[in-house]
Amino acid sequence: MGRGKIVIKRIDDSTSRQVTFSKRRKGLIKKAKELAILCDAEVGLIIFSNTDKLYDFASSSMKSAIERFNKTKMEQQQLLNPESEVMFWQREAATLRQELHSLQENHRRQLMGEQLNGLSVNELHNIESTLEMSLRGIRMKKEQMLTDEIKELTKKRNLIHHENLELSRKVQRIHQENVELHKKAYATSNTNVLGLGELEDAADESHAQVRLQLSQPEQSCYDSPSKS
Amino acid sequence: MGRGKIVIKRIDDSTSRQVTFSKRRKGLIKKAKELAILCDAEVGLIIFSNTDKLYDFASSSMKSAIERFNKTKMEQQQLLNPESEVMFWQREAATLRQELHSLQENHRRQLMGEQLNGLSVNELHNIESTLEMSLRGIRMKKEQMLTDEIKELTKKRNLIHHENLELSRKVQRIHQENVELHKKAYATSNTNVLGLGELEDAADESHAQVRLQLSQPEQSCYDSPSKS
DNA sequence: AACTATTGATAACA
DNA sequence: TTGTTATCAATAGTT
Repeated sequence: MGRGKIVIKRIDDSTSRQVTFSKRRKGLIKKAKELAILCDAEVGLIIFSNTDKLYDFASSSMKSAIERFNKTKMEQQQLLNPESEVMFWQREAATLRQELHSLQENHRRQLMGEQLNGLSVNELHNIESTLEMSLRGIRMKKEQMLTDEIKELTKKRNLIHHENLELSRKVQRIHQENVELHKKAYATSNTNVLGLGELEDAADESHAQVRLQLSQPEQSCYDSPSKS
Repeated sequence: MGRGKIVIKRIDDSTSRQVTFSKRRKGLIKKAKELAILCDAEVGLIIFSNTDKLYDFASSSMKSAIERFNKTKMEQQQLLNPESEVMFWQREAATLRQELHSLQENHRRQLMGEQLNGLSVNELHNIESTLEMSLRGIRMKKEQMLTDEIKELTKKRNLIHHENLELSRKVQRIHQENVELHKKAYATSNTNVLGLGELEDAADESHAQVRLQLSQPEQSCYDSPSKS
């Protein structure tokens, strides 16, 4: 369709080739468009010039055309060779697994850099253990202090109790002595009327002592009782 | 280029459309081939008929054409809008992250079904919290008991101390009285030298009484002391 | 780029 | 579908 016939072969002259490329490319795209419109077809056309320039046409979108192409080609392959399907999916799975692995690794590193949340469970566990240990140490110290205090108090209590007993004994002795002396005193001279009052006082004292006995200190739960 | 001119518009007659599709498709592919050969171009042509039948041509291979197309298009986008590159990668990252998340979720669930190790960090945390809470409860109870005991001991100690003071005062008074009586007694008759021995006997008696006091029933550790 | 002689493509028909 | 052919569109070579 020109002044003369041509053989379909690479045009050697660069200029001619460029011109022909322009003209035929335009025509090709025009015809592609026409086909798409006239025949309600989906058409995708990709053209790279020998100077790497891209020209393309797509009736809907190239993405759609390419995806539809891939899908159709895959189905064709499956129909043609059913057992290659397994191998295909095996390859696909391997690829995805590897991809996933690198993504996980990447993600983990990102989080590590970004925040504490990114620490692995193991790392968190280690931190937790450390904290737990120091906490345990503090609690032990605290409890030790409490039991020490109790021991100390118990010791003091026993000491005071002992002192108390000694005092009681003394009171008894002195009281006894007192009674003896009373006897002696009244055996010789019976003019003392105040003795009654003093005896009542003594009764009061013993009463007070009984009260004291009731309020005798108890032994600590953690102390062994002192044997007398 | 036919017996008559036509307008470029979808052909309504199905048969005509099919015929036209066949002829024009053949022509388009022929011209695509010619362009590729004549002009040393890489051409990829994808055609889907309205009956979903695929016809394609590629001067080298469709894979190559598509990859080259994608690469070129991406580079063009980057050159046209450098900041869209960021957005592109942001979108890519978001997509991958979501994908990763769902994969991790899946993995987690798998492990859940398999073993205890598979419990999520959250679930482990919940269990841990529960255990921690009961442990804390126990520890609080224990500490409360210890501090209560200390309080009780302190109170009793103070009480005993107070009683001790009272006893000391009484001892003083009785002793004083004793001295007075002594004076009185020796003022009338001065023959009693055995006073000392009697006093020792009295001490023995008081000792017996002390034993009794020691065997007084004790109060429970957690009972409040009887107030006098 | 524009022109145009010529070839190639194809619409209508068989 | 395929083939024929009259006609139109594309384009090679020229300017």
